[in-house]
Amino acid sequence: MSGSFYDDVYRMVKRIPRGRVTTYGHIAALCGKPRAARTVGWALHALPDGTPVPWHRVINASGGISISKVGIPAELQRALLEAEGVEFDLRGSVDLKRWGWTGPRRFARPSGGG
DNA sequence: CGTATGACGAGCC
DNA sequence: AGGCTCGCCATAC
Repeated sequence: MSGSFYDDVYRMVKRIPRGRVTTYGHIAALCGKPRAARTVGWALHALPDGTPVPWHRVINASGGISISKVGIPAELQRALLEAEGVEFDLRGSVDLKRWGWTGPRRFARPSGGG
């Protein structure tokens, strides 16, 4: 099932539905390593350009984008999310309470819908 | 095998 | 309520 932790991450990230986002720590936790949040980002960092992994649906626990430090323009990730219907805050952050994906087996979502 | 790196996370003041 | 520091884990060399 899991060749490497990276594969686990990719598998989980690919499970993120459209129009939703999640955090590195969450992906790590779903993989069994709630403390490997950094490694999750490190795994996504190893993704190529034409990757089938929706890496843009992964953000930090603060609802912000931290890719601007890797060379990737945060605008890109933001644009990709906005293209899916995700809304951003005036600070450029996403409300995990509204767009936060809890997991593949969680259908219960805080009302709100909007 | 050990050192260094890094798209994070939570705690402290 | 916000900024800074340490810890954590896996990968690469």
